[in-house]
Amino acid sequence: MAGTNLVGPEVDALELGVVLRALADEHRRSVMTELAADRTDSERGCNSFALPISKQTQTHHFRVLREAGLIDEIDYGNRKGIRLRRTDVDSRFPGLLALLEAEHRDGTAPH
Amino acid sequence: MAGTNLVGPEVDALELGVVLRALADEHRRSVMTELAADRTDSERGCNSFALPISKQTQTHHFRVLREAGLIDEIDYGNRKGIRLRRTDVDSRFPGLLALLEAEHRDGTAPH
DNA sequence: GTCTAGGTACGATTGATTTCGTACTCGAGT
DNA sequence: ACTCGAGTACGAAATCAATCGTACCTAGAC
Repeated sequence: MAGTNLVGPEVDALELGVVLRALADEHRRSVMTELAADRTDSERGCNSFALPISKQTQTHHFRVLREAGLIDEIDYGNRKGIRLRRTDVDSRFPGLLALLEAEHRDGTAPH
Repeated sequence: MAGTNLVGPEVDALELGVVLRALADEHRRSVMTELAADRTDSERGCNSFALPISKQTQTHHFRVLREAGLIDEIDYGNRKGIRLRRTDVDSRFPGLLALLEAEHRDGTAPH
Protein backbone atom coordinates (compact mmCIF):
# COMPACT_ATOMS: atom_id res chain seq x y z
CA MET A 1 0.00 0.00 0.00
CA ALA A 2 2.72 2.44 0.96
CA GLY A 3 4.30 2.99 -2.41
CA THR A 4 8.06 2.84 -2.78
CA ASN A 5 9.74 5.98 -4.00
CA LEU A 6 11.79 5.38 -7.13
CA VAL A 7 15.26 6.85 -6.85
CA GLY A 8 16.40 10.05 -8.50
CA PRO A 9 19.54 12.17 -8.08
CA GLU A 10 20.23 14.13 -4.89
CA VAL A 11 19.79 17.90 -4.93
CA ASP A 12 23.50 18.61 -5.30
CA ALA A 13 23.73 16.15 -8.19
CA LEU A 14 21.19 17.93 -10.36
CA GLU A 15 22.78 18.96 -13.66
CA LEU A 16 21.50 21.77 -15.83
CA GLY A 17 22.30 19.89 -19.02
CA VAL A 18 20.23 16.89 -18.02
CA VAL A 19 17.39 19.13 -16.85
CA LEU A 20 17.35 21.16 -20.07
CA ARG A 21 17.45 18.04 -22.22
CA ALA A 22 14.49 16.73 -20.23
CA LEU A 23 12.58 19.97 -20.74
CA ALA A 24 13.37 20.14 -24.46
CA ASP A 25 10.64 17.62 -25.27
CA GLU A 26 7.16 19.04 -25.71
CA HIS A 27 5.36 16.25 -23.87
CA ARG A 28 7.65 16.30 -20.90
CA ARG A 29 7.51 20.07 -20.76
CA SER A 30 3.70 20.02 -20.80
CA VAL A 31 3.81 17.75 -17.77
CA MET A 32 6.26 20.06 -16.03
CA THR A 33 4.32 23.24 -16.78
CA GLU A 34 1.21 21.68 -15.26
CA LEU A 35 3.10 20.60 -12.18
CA ALA A 36 4.80 23.98 -11.83
CA ALA A 37 1.47 25.78 -12.07
CA ASP A 38 -0.12 23.73 -9.28
CA ARG A 39 1.06 25.36 -6.08
CA THR A 40 -0.45 22.65 -3.88
CA ASP A 41 2.23 20.21 -5.17
CA SER A 42 -0.19 17.36 -4.69
CA GLU A 43 0.60 13.90 -5.93
CA ARG A 44 -0.90 13.17 -9.31
CA GLY A 45 -1.72 10.05 -11.26
CA CYS A 46 0.35 9.29 -14.32
CA ASN A 47 -2.56 9.48 -16.71
CA SER A 48 -4.02 12.69 -15.33
CA PHE A 49 -2.00 14.52 -17.96
CA ALA A 50 -3.86 13.26 -21.03
CA LEU A 51 -0.74 12.76 -23.10
CA PRO A 52 -1.48 11.75 -26.70
CA ILE A 53 1.10 8.94 -26.67
CA SER A 54 1.16 5.27 -25.80
CA LYS A 55 1.70 4.15 -22.21
CA GLN A 56 5.12 2.71 -23.06
CA THR A 57 6.26 6.09 -24.24
CA GLN A 58 4.78 7.75 -21.17
CA THR A 59 6.82 5.39 -19.01
CA HIS A 60 9.89 6.52 -20.91
CA HIS A 61 9.14 10.24 -20.47
CA PHE A 62 8.39 10.01 -16.75
CA ARG A 63 11.60 8.11 -16.26
CA VAL A 64 13.56 10.87 -18.01
CA LEU A 65 11.94 13.48 -15.76
CA ARG A 66 12.75 11.45 -12.67
CA GLU A 67 16.35 10.80 -13.69
CA ALA A 68 16.74 14.52 -14.33
CA GLY A 69 15.64 15.05 -10.71
CA LEU A 70 12.53 17.03 -11.60
CA ILE A 71 9.90 14.68 -10.22
CA ASP A 72 9.44 11.84 -7.77
CA GLU A 73 7.76 8.68 -8.93
CA ILE A 74 5.93 6.67 -6.30
CA ASP A 75 5.42 3.08 -7.32
CA TYR A 76 2.27 1.39 -5.98
CA GLY A 77 2.77 -1.69 -8.10
CA ASN A 78 -0.27 -1.42 -10.31
CA ARG A 79 -0.29 2.37 -10.55
CA LYS A 80 2.11 5.22 -10.10
CA GLY A 81 2.15 8.64 -8.51
CA ILE A 82 4.01 11.71 -9.70
CA ARG A 83 5.12 14.63 -7.56
CA LEU A 84 7.14 17.71 -8.44
CA ARG A 85 10.41 18.11 -6.51
CA ARG A 86 9.71 21.81 -6.10
CA THR A 87 12.00 22.66 -3.20
CA ASP A 88 14.91 20.77 -4.73
CA VAL A 89 14.48 22.30 -8.17
CA ASP A 90 13.93 25.75 -6.67
CA SER A 91 17.06 25.55 -4.56
CA ARG A 92 19.29 24.28 -7.37
CA PHE A 93 17.77 26.22 -10.27
CA PRO A 94 15.93 29.25 -8.89
CA GLY A 95 13.60 30.78 -11.44
CA LEU A 96 13.25 27.70 -13.60
CA LEU A 97 9.82 26.71 -12.34
CA ALA A 98 8.62 30.29 -12.71
CA LEU A 99 9.51 30.09 -16.41
CA LEU A 100 7.50 26.90 -16.76
CA GLU A 101 4.61 28.36 -14.83
CA ALA A 102 4.52 31.37 -17.13
CA GLU A 103 4.54 29.03 -20.10
CA HIS A 104 1.56 27.21 -18.64
CA ARG A 105 -0.42 30.45 -18.53
CA ASP A 106 0.44 31.17 -22.15
CA GLY A 107 -0.35 27.65 -23.29
CA THR A 108 -3.60 27.25 -21.40
CA ALA A 109 -6.65 28.38 -23.31
CA PRO A 110 -8.29 31.30 -21.46
CA HIS A 111 -11.58 30.15 -19.93
CA MET B 1 32.47 47.38 -43.32
CA ALA B 2 29.23 47.89 -41.43
CA GLY B 3 28.20 44.30 -41.04
CA THR B 4 24.66 43.22 -41.83
CA ASN B 5 22.67 41.76 -38.97
CA LEU B 6 21.36 38.30 -39.78
CA VAL B 7 17.68 37.96 -38.97
CA GLY B 8 16.26 36.21 -35.92
CA PRO B 9 12.76 36.10 -34.43
CA GLU B 10 11.17 39.18 -32.84
CA VAL B 11 10.88 39.31 -29.05
CA ASP B 12 7.23 38.28 -29.01
CA ALA B 13 7.96 35.34 -31.28
CA LEU B 14 10.47 33.71 -28.94
CA GLU B 15 9.32 30.21 -28.01
CA LEU B 16 10.40 28.38 -24.89
CA GLY B 17 10.53 25.05 -26.70
CA VAL B 18 12.93 26.34 -29.33
CA VAL B 19 15.05 28.06 -26.69
CA LEU B 20 15.28 24.96 -24.50
CA ARG B 21 16.15 22.75 -27.45
CA ALA B 22 18.89 25.23 -28.32
CA LEU B 23 20.22 25.15 -24.77
CA ALA B 24 20.08 21.36 -24.55
CA ASP B 25 23.33 21.01 -26.47
CA GLU B 26 26.51 21.24 -24.42
CA HIS B 27 28.46 23.32 -26.93
CA ARG B 28 25.68 25.82 -27.48
CA ARG B 29 25.11 26.08 -23.75
CA SER B 30 28.79 26.74 -23.09
CA VAL B 31 28.60 29.65 -25.53
CA MET B 32 25.47 30.96 -23.81
CA THR B 33 26.89 30.65 -20.31
CA GLU B 34 29.92 32.67 -21.37
CA LEU B 35 27.76 35.33 -22.95
CA ALA B 36 25.42 35.45 -19.96
CA ALA B 37 28.34 35.87 -17.57
CA ASP B 38 29.77 38.86 -19.46
CA ARG B 39 27.74 41.82 -18.25
CA THR B 40 29.32 44.19 -20.77
CA ASP B 41 27.46 42.38 -23.59
CA SER B 42 30.23 43.21 -25.99
CA GLU B 43 30.35 41.75 -29.45
CA ARG B 44 32.53 38.70 -29.68
CA GLY B 45 34.24 36.85 -32.48
CA CYS B 46 32.94 33.44 -33.42
CA ASN B 47 36.13 31.64 -32.52
CA SER B 48 36.67 33.34 -29.20
CA PHE B 49 34.84 30.42 -27.60
CA ALA B 50 37.42 27.71 -28.32
CA LEU B 51 34.87 25.10 -29.23
CA PRO B 52 36.40 21.67 -29.88
CA ILE B 53 34.46 21.15 -33.10
CA SER B 54 34.95 21.92 -36.78
CA LYS B 55 34.01 25.31 -38.18
CA GLN B 56 31.15 23.83 -40.22
CA THR B 57 29.60 22.51 -37.04
CA GLN B 58 30.16 25.85 -35.33
CA THR B 59 28.27 27.54 -38.15
CA HIS B 60 25.40 25.14 -37.48
CA HIS B 61 25.34 25.79 -33.72
CA PHE B 62 25.45 29.57 -34.04
CA ARG B 63 22.63 29.42 -36.51
CA VAL B 64 20.52 27.41 -34.05
CA LEU B 65 21.20 29.98 -31.34
CA ARG B 66 20.26 32.83 -33.66
CA GLU B 67 17.08 31.14 -34.88
CA ALA B 68 16.10 30.55 -31.26
CA GLY B 69 16.44 34.32 -30.74
CA LEU B 70 19.22 34.06 -28.19
CA ILE B 71 21.98 35.84 -30.11
CA ASP B 72 22.52 38.26 -32.96
CA GLU B 73 24.95 37.36 -35.68
CA ILE B 74 26.60 40.25 -37.48
CA ASP B 75 27.98 39.25 -40.87
CA TYR B 76 31.09 41.14 -42.01
CA GLY B 77 31.62 38.94 -45.02
CA ASN B 78 34.88 37.35 -44.05
CA ARG B 79 34.20 37.15 -40.34
CA LYS B 80 31.27 37.20 -37.99
CA GLY B 81 30.30 38.81 -34.72
CA ILE B 82 28.14 37.37 -31.99
CA ARG B 83 26.13 39.34 -29.45
CA LEU B 84 23.75 38.18 -26.74
CA ARG B 85 20.17 39.50 -27.07
CA ARG B 86 20.08 40.13 -23.32
CA THR B 87 17.19 42.56 -23.07
CA ASP B 88 15.01 40.47 -25.37
CA VAL B 89 15.74 37.22 -23.58
CA ASP B 90 15.36 38.88 -20.17
CA SER B 91 12.01 40.37 -21.07
CA ARG B 92 10.59 37.18 -22.54
CA PHE B 93 12.19 34.64 -20.19
CA PRO B 94 13.17 36.43 -16.97
CA GLY B 95 15.58 34.39 -14.89
CA LEU B 96 16.89 32.26 -17.72
CA LEU B 97 20.16 34.11 -18.15
CA ALA B 98 20.71 34.05 -14.41
CA LEU B 99 20.55 30.25 -14.54
CA LEU B 100 23.14 30.18 -17.29
CA GLU B 101 25.33 32.65 -15.46
CA ALA B 102 25.26 30.49 -12.35
CA GLU B 103 26.21 27.51 -14.48
CA HIS B 104 29.17 29.45 -15.82
CA ARG B 105 30.47 30.00 -12.29
CA ASP B 106 30.16 26.27 -11.53
CA GLY B 107 31.72 25.21 -14.80
CA THR B 108 34.62 27.65 -14.71
CA ALA B 109 37.70 26.28 -13.04
CA PRO B 110 38.48 28.41 -9.97
CA HIS B 111 41.68 30.35 -10.59
C1' DG C 1 -7.50 -18.51 -8.32
C1' DT C 2 -8.82 -15.58 -12.13
C1' DC C 3 -9.50 -11.36 -14.34
C1' DT C 4 -8.45 -6.63 -15.19
C1' DA C 5 -6.29 -1.99 -15.30
C1' DG C 6 -2.00 0.30 -14.93
C1' DG C 7 2.72 0.06 -15.58
C1' DT C 8 7.35 -2.00 -17.13
C1' DA C 9 11.08 -4.56 -20.06
C1' DC C 10 13.03 -5.30 -24.29
C1' DG C 11 13.65 -4.72 -28.95
C1' DA C 12 12.81 -2.51 -33.44
C1' DT C 13 11.71 1.42 -36.12
C1' DT C 14 11.55 5.87 -37.27
C1' DG C 15 13.00 10.50 -37.11
C1' DA C 16 15.90 14.27 -35.60
C1' DT C 17 20.51 16.08 -34.50
C1' DT C 18 25.28 16.38 -34.50
C1' DT C 19 29.27 16.06 -37.12
C1' DC C 20 32.33 16.61 -40.87
C1' DG C 21 34.27 16.40 -46.04
C1' DT C 22 34.38 18.91 -50.14
C1' DA C 23 33.73 22.91 -52.56
C1' DC C 24 32.57 27.61 -52.60
C1' DT C 25 32.13 32.87 -51.16
C1' DC C 26 33.71 37.04 -49.12
C1' DG C 27 36.77 40.83 -47.71
C1' DA C 28 41.41 42.33 -46.32
C1' DG C 29 46.13 42.71 -47.34
C1' DT C 30 50.03 42.41 -50.36
C1' DA D 1 45.45 39.59 -59.42
C1' DC D 2 46.72 36.47 -55.87
C1' DT D 3 46.61 34.65 -51.40
C1' DC D 4 44.93 33.93 -46.92
C1' DG D 5 41.76 33.53 -43.02
C1' DA D 6 37.01 33.11 -41.77
C1' DG D 7 32.64 31.51 -42.78
C1' DT D 8 28.90 29.12 -45.64
C1' DA D 9 26.32 25.52 -48.63
C1' DC D 10 25.34 21.03 -49.48
C1' DG D 11 25.30 16.43 -48.67
C1' DA D 12 26.57 12.14 -46.25
C1' DA D 13 27.58 9.52 -42.08
C1' DA D 14 26.90 8.65 -37.49
C1' DT D 15 24.79 9.25 -33.31
C1' DC D 16 20.91 10.07 -30.39
C1' DA D 17 15.94 10.35 -29.08
C1' DA D 18 10.93 9.31 -29.50
C1' DT D 19 7.68 5.94 -30.50
C1' DC D 20 5.41 1.65 -30.41
C1' DG D 21 4.58 -3.85 -30.58
C1' DT D 22 4.84 -7.78 -27.93
C1' DA D 23 5.27 -9.89 -23.72
C1' DC D 24 5.38 -9.58 -18.91
C1' DC D 25 4.57 -8.01 -13.95
C1' DT D 26 1.77 -6.15 -9.99
C1' DA D 27 -2.03 -5.08 -6.87
C1' DG D 28 -6.85 -5.03 -6.28
C1' DA D 29 -11.63 -6.80 -7.12
C1' DC D 30 -14.43 -10.63 -7.68
